[in-house]
Amino acid sequence: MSIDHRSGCPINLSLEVFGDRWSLIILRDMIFGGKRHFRELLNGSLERIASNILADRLKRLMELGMLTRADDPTHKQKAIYSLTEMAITLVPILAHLGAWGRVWLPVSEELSIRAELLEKGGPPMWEKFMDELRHEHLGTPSDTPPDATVRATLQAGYEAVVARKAPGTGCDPRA
Amino acid sequence: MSIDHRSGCPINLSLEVFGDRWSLIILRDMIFGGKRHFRELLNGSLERIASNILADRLKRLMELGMLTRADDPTHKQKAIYSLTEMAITLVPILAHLGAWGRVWLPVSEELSIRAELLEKGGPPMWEKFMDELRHEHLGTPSDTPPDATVRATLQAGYEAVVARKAPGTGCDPRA
DNA sequence: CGAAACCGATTGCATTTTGCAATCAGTTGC
DNA sequence: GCAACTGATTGCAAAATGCAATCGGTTTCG
Repeated sequence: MSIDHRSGCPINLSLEVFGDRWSLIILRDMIFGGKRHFRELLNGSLERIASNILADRLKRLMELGMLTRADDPTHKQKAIYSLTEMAITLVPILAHLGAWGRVWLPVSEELSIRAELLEKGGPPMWEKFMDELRHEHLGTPSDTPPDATVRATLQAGYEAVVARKAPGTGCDPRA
Repeated sequence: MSIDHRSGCPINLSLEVFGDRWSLIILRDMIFGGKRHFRELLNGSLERIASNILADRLKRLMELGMLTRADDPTHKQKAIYSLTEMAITLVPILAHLGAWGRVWLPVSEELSIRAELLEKGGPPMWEKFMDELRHEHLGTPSDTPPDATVRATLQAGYEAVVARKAPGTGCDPRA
């Protein structure tokens, strides 16, 4: 990478990294959905990414330093993708993006509850979430119990909305 | 517009709006560069957008409700593009995007000074800047003197860096 | 052992988007 | 009257995207 940039403007360079329709979707699913494997990303997202595009973007994001890839010890063919610090620090941007979209675009209620909680939590919650991601993806120590994580909080909020909208079904349509 | 969205996720919908290589560049030039006319946007940006792409994006951003177009009373052919509130509230996202790019990407010093100042100013500065944009583009009242605007502050910072890097030339290469 | 499911991709191909240069018709300033 | 400028438009090649089928290998389960 790092060839022929259009300009040295920070906003332009950021767009050159994830100014397309899929890169941030993949990172969103890894950050908020906890997805780590190719198949999880392929089948898990609502937007139905094609497998060749997913492969291309994973490769590209690795070249850009946003992801790393490691072998899964439990399965000789499985690969585990991890976020780098570079990708983890996108959390505030994703939080703002979600907050903006929630105001101006036709979001669905159950999918925007996470954005709402993350917006209300503000920078302290984002910091806590980034620490959790560092623990998950970079192996840094953490003292947060697994049931008090930000991701669990967001997930609980999501399930509460789903339960309220379709009471009694008890189903959990997360991917 | 507002047809066949990939999903109701706020982040996905935001990407459907400006998840391409040019839309945010145009908005950046309008917000930070004060560009209002087609030719200013065409010739002013460092990234050299093509005229057909610019025309397409302006049309698209109008359809999405991010821009409005008005006739310029001083020139029968001239059009003035204005930001809507929807676009003005992108300021925090652009600030974060600039801050992130400044940390992780090979930005040039003179082009990143604005991002640095905007980051250091924090949300209060962003609010002030959005108020100035509302005054400029929406005609709302404002009590900020023209020489104390956020844009003037950012521009002064930029010129200070340029002057320091090429002392004595006195040139002003802004577009 | 053997079939089925699953693993991360890859291939081929049609469609869409982009990038680039040339050009348009009308307006303005000199 | 003429050159410069206005917001675009057109034609065309190249690249990106979307989609379905498929690949060689691994694991699971009966």
